[in-house]
Amino acid sequence: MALGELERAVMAQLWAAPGPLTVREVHDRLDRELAYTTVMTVLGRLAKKGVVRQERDGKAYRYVAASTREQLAASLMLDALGDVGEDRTAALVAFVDRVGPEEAAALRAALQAAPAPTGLPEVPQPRTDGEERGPES
Amino acid sequence: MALGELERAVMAQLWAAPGPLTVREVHDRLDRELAYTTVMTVLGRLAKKGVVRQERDGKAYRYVAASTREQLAASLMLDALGDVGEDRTAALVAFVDRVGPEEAAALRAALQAAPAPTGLPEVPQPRTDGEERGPES
DNA sequence: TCGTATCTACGACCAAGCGTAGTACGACGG
DNA sequence: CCGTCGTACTACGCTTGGTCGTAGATACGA
Repeated sequence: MALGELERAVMAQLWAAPGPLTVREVHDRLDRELAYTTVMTVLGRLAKKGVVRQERDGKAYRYVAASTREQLAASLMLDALGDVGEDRTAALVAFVDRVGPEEAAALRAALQAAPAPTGLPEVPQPRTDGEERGPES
Repeated sequence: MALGELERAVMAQLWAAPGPLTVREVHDRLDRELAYTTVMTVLGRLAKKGVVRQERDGKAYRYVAASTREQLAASLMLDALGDVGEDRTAALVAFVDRVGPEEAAALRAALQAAPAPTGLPEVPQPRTDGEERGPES
């Protein structure tokens, strides 16, 4: 269920905005010469796919992304992982082999927090550090 | 560059086979009632995409997967990772949050082998795996 | 009330990709 | 010479994504 080019551009605007946007707002923010209805159609399709939600606001709709950019990316990756083949672990090994050191570090950090390795009880790790979702280099 | 349903089925046969297959062999192994030419077309398209290679064998061609199943899955995952958004590390965190414990274990194991964490000198780690660094498309 | 601006709903068109297959044509073995 | 096998080329229907146009509802100012 990958997104098209325009769809991604629209999502980028929704993600960049602090709150729900109307069709007009999205249309204005996109730096393309598009018909108003084009943006509306795209937003409608995204809504049908479930990646955006539409909330009524008087006459108009306001559109908001249903999940964060990162969650969507993760879902897409899961899709890719499941699509080709049954040996997920082997695919993950190949994947790790390809990501850069920075990504590897991110994976390491993420793995430290969540799932308990074999047999160990789940220790509710209090996040003592200030790991902010900061901009990386 | 995701594969379609039939394309995936064909790839499954190529991956399952010990060596290159002819169109006829692929056609026979597929448990579908397909025209010979259908399989040929699909193989041709896969070749054009670069996911299979065709090697001449007298009059006929033999087809072989250009990369392993796992490598393809990894590539697709990388695509998904890059497609949506620039903050790759955050996306990876979200990804790790979603995979099961088994996958997490695989990731952990894979991370142990590969890239040296920040600042550490490069230790020529003995390659315990048999992974070939095959260049894909 | 009339005209205008805004929205949404719905349909349409085109290009590309995939599944499916038919036809044309060259090479080979009787 | 003829049928068989294999490739090349073409085609058609379907789905998806990009792009709009038009129609209907509604609100607002003259």
